[in-house]
Amino acid sequence: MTLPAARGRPRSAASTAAILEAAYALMAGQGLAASSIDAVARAAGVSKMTIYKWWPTREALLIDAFLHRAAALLPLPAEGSGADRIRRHVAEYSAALDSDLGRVQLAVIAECIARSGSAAAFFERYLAQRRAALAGIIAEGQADGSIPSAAAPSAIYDALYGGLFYRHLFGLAPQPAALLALSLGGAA
Amino acid sequence: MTLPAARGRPRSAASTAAILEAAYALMAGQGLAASSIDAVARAAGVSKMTIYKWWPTREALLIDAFLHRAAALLPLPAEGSGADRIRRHVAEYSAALDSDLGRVQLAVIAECIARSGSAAAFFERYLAQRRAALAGIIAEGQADGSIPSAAAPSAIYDALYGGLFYRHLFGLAPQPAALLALSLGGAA
DNA sequence: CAATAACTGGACGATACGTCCAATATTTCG
DNA sequence: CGAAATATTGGACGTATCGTCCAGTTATTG
Repeated sequence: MTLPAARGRPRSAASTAAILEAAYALMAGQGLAASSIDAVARAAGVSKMTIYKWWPTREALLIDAFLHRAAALLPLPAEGSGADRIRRHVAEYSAALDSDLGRVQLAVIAECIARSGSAAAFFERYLAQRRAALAGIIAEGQADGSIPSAAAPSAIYDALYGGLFYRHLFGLAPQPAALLALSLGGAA
Repeated sequence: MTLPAARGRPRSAASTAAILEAAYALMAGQGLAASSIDAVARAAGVSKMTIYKWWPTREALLIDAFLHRAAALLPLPAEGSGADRIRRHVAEYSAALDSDLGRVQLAVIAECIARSGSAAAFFERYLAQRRAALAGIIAEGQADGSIPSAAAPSAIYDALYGGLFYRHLFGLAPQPAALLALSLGGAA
C-alpha cells in the first residue's frame, strides 16, 4: 500500500474542494437550473475543463457535491435501544430535510432522473449503505424488543423513510411521530 | 353557464392534443432531457409560439401532458371492503409505475424540482385529490373493520404509497405485499 | 366585409452543452 | 539541472435550447 509517487503535477485539492462547494452552494441557493457546469466553474474560480477532466457528467458532479457535505452530517446513532436509535435518526433526518441538505438532495435526485430516468445512481452511491445500516438497527430493535413490529426491516425502512421523503418531495409538513408509530408498530 | 360565443379563430383542439401527446411520448421514450419545448413543437408539428401561448413554462406543459393520460388510468376501485379496494389500487399503481406512466411521472417530478425546488405543483394538480380520496377509502376500511390499524389514514397513505414510490424512484424492486401488511396493520 | 383571435415561420440574443487546443504550472525521474 | 509527465488555464468551436418578438395567414363572429 505504498504511494506510487505519481509523476507530473498533482491534482489540486483546493480546486476539487472549491468545485464541490460551489456546486453545493449553487444547488442550495439558486436551485438545479442555476447549477450548470459553466456556473459552477465560474463560482469556483476554475476552468471548465478542470471539471470535465474529473467528472464525466453533471450528474456525477452533483452527487459528489452532495456526498462531500452529507458524509459528515447525519451520523447513525450508536447508543440506546434499536427503537431509540431509529427515533433519534428520524428526528435528525427530518430536520435535515428542512435545511440546505434537503434542497440539495432533491436537486441531485432531479438531475439523476433527467439524465438516467431514475435516481438509481444516487441510491448506489449514498442511500444503499445507509438503508442497509438502518435496516440493521431496526433488526436489532426487533431483537431487543423495543420494536414490536415483526415486518421485514427493509419494509419498515421503506415505509418510514419513504413516507418522510414523500412528504418532503411534495411540500407537505413532516409528520415523523405518526410515521414512527405506524411503522415501528406496537401502539396499534 | 352559456358559452359567450367567442370572437375570432377558436383554439385548435387538434393542436392541443398533439402537443400534449408529443410531450408525453417524448418523456416516455427519450426522457426529460429530450423533451424540450422545441422538440415537443417539432414532434407535434406545431409552431413553438402556440405552446408558449397556452403554457407559461415547461413545468406546466409536462404536468398537463401527464394529466392528459393519467386521468383515464388508475381509477379508484368502488366495490368491496376498504382493505380490498386499497389492495386492488396498490396492485394497479404498482403495475403503472413499471410502465410509461411511471417513467413520465418521474420526469414530470424532476422538472418540477428543477424549476421550483419541489414537486408541490405536481401534488396540487394531481396527487392531492387522489391522496384525499384514498385516505377516505382507508378510513372506510377502518370503519368496516377490514383495516386493523388505528393510525391516521393520511399516515397510512404516506407509509404505503411513499414506500412504493421510494422503491420506484431508486430503482428497487416493488414490494407491495410487505408494505400493505405493514401499513394496514393486523398481521403483526 | 370588418373585427377578432389563433396559428405560422422565422428570426433574435443569451446561455449551456461538450469538445478541442496551445500555453503554462507543478511535480518526479534520470 | 534538464527532461518527461501531468494538471490547469483561457479561450474558442458548433450545436442546441431558451424565451421573446414580429409580420403574415387563417378561421370564426357580428
